[in-house]
Amino acid sequence: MSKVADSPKSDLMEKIVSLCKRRGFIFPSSEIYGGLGSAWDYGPLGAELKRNVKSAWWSTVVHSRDDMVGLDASILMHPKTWEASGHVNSFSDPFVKCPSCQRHFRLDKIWEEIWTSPWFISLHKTIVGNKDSSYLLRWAQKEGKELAPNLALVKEPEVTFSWMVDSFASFGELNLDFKNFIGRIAARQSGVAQMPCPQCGEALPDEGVAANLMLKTSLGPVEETAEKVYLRPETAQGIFVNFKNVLDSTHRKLPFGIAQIGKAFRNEVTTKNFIFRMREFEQMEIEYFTTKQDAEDCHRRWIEDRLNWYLNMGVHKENLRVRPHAKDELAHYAAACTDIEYNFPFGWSELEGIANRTDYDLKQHAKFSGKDLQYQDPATNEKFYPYVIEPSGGVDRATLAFLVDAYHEEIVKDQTRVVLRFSKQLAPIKAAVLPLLKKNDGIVTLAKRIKNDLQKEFVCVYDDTAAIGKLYRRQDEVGTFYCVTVDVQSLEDGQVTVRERDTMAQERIAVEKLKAYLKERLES
RNA sequence: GCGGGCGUAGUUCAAUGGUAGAACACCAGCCUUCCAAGCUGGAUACGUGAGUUCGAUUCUCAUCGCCCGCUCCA
Repeated sequence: MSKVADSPKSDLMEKIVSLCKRRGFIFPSSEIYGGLGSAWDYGPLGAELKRNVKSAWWSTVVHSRDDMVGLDASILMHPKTWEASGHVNSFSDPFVKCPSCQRHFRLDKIWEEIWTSPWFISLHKTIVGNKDSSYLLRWAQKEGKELAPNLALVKEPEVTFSWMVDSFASFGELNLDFKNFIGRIAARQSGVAQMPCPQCGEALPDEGVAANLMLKTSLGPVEETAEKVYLRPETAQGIFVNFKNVLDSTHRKLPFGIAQIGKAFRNEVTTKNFIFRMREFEQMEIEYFTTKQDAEDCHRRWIEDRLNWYLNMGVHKENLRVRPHAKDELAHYAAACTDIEYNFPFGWSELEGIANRTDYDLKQHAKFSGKDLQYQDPATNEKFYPYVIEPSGGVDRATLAFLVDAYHEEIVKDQTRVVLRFSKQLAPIKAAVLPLLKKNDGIVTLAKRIKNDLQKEFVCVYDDTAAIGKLYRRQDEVGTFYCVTVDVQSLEDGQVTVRERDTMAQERIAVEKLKAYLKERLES
């Protein structure tokens, strides 16, 4: 793979990426053509692992609860959905491209870019340095402006620039580039020029290119006449538009929730960290409908529930934390949001966000569709829009966290043993059947028979292509829970050796009791 | 998309303007048989495309991909 970064933990990530490729967990997408950025394929073991993640989630949030139902909405939705949800407007960031230096900037962040650019900081220092800082203070006072500790008017950059222009007029010894900048900014403020590029000062175009983060496609084979639709950027809207259908068909009373697992697509500016951020990814989402009064409590309960789920999946407690969002990082739809974060090798990052979406989405869809999407309380006949608590997790991120958390290296007899300590639920292979001698037809036949029998109950493999020690290590490396070894003795006494992954403890078990024995252990 | 770094076997790494090596892994045979044993043999790589050159894996350019940062978020 690629060269290492300087981050101290990055070699762990490299090891995991290598292991994933070598043992068939995760491959780069379309690798024979050089790969496709940000897309990864799950190999045979990865597919099993990911399935296990999803089914564990589904079983926890749907099957084990009385207040939840499942849903599987389509990826393609009516274009109006995304106007109603606010994604068409809020999910796009207008970019401008500097014609001179080719850099891209977000239109809404240009001032900030200028503000934090090295040239500005340097210019500011020069002016403040040349001028007595008390001059600035007096000026600020006179104008009724508040100064930040670095003597800049952080909240009102345009005002600071006015001051700079003023101030600049009184001593003309700054270097030419700075004059150029100041000139442009002054011109901009009097409305006769474009915004300057924060990097090079060249005039930027007035209009930004709307860089919408949704992926588009067209519905219908003839592109010109086809309808343009989006690939959903979140699965949530599939739930909201079906709110009434679910209500009518299942006669639910508040509070209740709808759960869904499915693919979503986002044209992220950057993708990185293996399967952590991809443009095509899978979400596990719940929209839990409750009253406005209950919303805050409900939010808390879900944070607790979701955290416990990750713990139940075997994730180490010290690698998980809960982090409430600051107001300014909230998505356009959320009143509050709390992240469950995992301590990835590349740092603490979000696994799942639990948001309070208020009644925003249902109201919006009611407005755009003209349909009444209110809930009617059967007792009071009161009609209202429920509040929504949304625990929304990434399947791929969870899978990655489970992989990272399971990864262990141990020294056994001076050799390094790599063990993926997946929980029983998540382990892609539950048991491997290994013949001690592959030249002995009796042993091989019995081993294959055992494998055929076991595979009716759980995912099993048979392997006879190496010496027993190596076979064990191979299974450890992919997290197989039990190894069943058939030897000469087995042919006589009908017993096999069962070896457990984590303890490496061995036990002799009669063949006819084997399935029940493993089943009991794996489900405990 | 921008800036920086990097692309050699399945993996981790070498070397080289003229035949690309190793270790581990893999396959076959012999031997061994409960924690990565041994011997013998084998298959497998210069991301892609152009250019410079008698000749490019090596130099140049483009492109694709990966990593780091900006950014974004499940």
